[in-house]
Amino acid sequence: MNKPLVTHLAALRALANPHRVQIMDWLLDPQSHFPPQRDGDLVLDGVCVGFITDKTGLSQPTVTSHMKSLEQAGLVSSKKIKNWVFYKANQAALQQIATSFTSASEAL
Amino acid sequence: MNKPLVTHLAALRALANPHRVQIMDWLLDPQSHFPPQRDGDLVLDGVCVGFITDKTGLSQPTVTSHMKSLEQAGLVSSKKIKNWVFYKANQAALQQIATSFTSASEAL
DNA sequence: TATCTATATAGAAGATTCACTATATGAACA
DNA sequence: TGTTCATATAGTGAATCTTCTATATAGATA
Repeated sequence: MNKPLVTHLAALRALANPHRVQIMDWLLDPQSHFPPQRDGDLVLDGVCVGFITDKTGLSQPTVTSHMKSLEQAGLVSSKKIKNWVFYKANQAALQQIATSFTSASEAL
Repeated sequence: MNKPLVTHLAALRALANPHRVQIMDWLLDPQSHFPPQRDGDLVLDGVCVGFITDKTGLSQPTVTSHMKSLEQAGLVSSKKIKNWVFYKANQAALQQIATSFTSASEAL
């Protein structure tokens, strides 16, 4: 149904920040970017806030805030296990964005 | 090659604004959104700043500023004819973004 | 030449974003 | 029960963004 780019404004805004878009890239291939986790699988469950905090060098509250932005935009989902919150990329959302950019690039 | 999303940060930032992303959608199908032009073809040359200004309801300097953002991000190109500046969507740039989102959506 | 037209530039006010520190919450465990 | 660990919330200051008005520039035209 060829959705216009403006449909994805919330996601575009979430990705318009160097830390957040970098985090998305990391979450898309977590095994290459994070150490193994004990209480949750990197791929199946996602990556915990602490690991992302370490890798960005930002403070923990700042990372929590960025992750909420990404989640509200539908780009990631979260799962709470014990004390941890694991974040995982939402590939369906990325696919919808991809579709819109593809049809945009094919416009006559 | 499979470029990460962070590669497109400049474009994502340019599109992270409701007016700019709306303008992009309009420029992708100019004939559906703008009246015919006398001194430049809507499709071949692009759309002049004045038409975009009218359609957004923003002031002319604000639109000029938005168009410069889009151009610096590589999302549009401009052509000056007489007194007008015509802006046209850069579909090659959109295609590269589409490719990155597609491979992101296919990450394992 | 003088004027008109389309766009660009300058400058400033208000809103939003981004990051921090300090602190709270809530679950697990000694 | 009390402590520890991981994350959330509150609050704040600095930077950036968005928009405006006023004005400048440059090309076309009378």
